[in-house]
Amino acid sequence: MTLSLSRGDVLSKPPAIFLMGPTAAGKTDLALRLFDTLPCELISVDSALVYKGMDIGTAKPSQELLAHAPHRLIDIINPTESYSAASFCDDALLAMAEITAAGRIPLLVGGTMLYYRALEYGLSELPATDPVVRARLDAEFEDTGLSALHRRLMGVDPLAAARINPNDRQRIQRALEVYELAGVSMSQLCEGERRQKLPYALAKLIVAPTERATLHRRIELRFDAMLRQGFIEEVTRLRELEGLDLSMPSMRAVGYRQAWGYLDGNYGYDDMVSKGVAATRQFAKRQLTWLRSEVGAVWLDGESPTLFDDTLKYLRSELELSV
RNA sequence: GGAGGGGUUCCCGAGCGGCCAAAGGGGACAGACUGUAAAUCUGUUGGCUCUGCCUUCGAAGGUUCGAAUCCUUCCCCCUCCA
Repeated sequence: MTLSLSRGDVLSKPPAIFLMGPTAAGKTDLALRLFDTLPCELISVDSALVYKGMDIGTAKPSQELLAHAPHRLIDIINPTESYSAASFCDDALLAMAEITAAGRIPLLVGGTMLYYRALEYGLSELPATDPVVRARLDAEFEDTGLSALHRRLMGVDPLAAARINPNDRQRIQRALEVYELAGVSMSQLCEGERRQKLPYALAKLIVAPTERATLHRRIELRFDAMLRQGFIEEVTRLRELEGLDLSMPSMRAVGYRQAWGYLDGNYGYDDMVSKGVAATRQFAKRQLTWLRSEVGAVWLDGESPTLFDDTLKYLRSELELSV
């Protein structure tokens, strides 16, 4: 049995749909068709679609499509700003509550699996990131090196130090940051229950091609299409933004990073294309690693001609919709 | 036609008589993941009856106890001279 809901859940909690899948699998198309058929409203679950002005390289739905089928949590910040799983949880919960209050079903669609995970199971009460502390830790890294940072973490949070790989600078710095801001170790803060249990009856859908080769082909075709649509021009424009550089989360997005390196003259056009496509494939593979551990999700073949009908049939029975 | 340089495991590329199934990088595959997550990190990557055996370094011969490494011939590729 793969049913993700019991009758009791449906009766006691409002419904919500998660539409997950790796990049280029066809999530957006399916979401738009569901939007036209079911009484639902869309919420984007995507760490790159939040940025204004990053349209082509993120495969953001067009303005026309967004006008027809509005997505929440798209174009909400500038590429010079940053977002987080925690901000997403806050924003998504609020949006879901509004949608539910209006008598409609939240349909969450996107490929950022950490965001889904955080939303469904909650996050521990940890201090938010602090740019000042982060800058100081960066300086400390430049100064003393990574192994020194890891040794220091061993002193303040031995559990985290044992769990985090000594080469994983990002996580080592985050653990130190948490300790410095909270005065208590991250491991200690993570001990208890997580913050929330999502108060929704979930129907979880995963759209992915059965064959990996199919996904690879789609990724390549889509990257070429982005280039034809003016992706390089888009990145050229972004490079003119005051304060935007390669170290910001927005410019570490797949494709953007490679295009930036090309525009810097670090490698040629063909290299940029193959690097961009490879980075996208690797990203998709990491998404699939998350997806394989999803519990209670139904896998759908994105290439199947009956995808839409199958999905609708499943949702109707799961959510007991009469539409 | 002449003078050089080169063909190495999926790709690039090191090796230049034994310590070589062959460094390193890329790619691929698998995994981890608590406020950067389109991020960050880890492992595997010729085959098998797997503490060993078999096949692999352009091809075929040869030298040697032993060859990716030395010799001969042949086949391709590149640069320069003609």
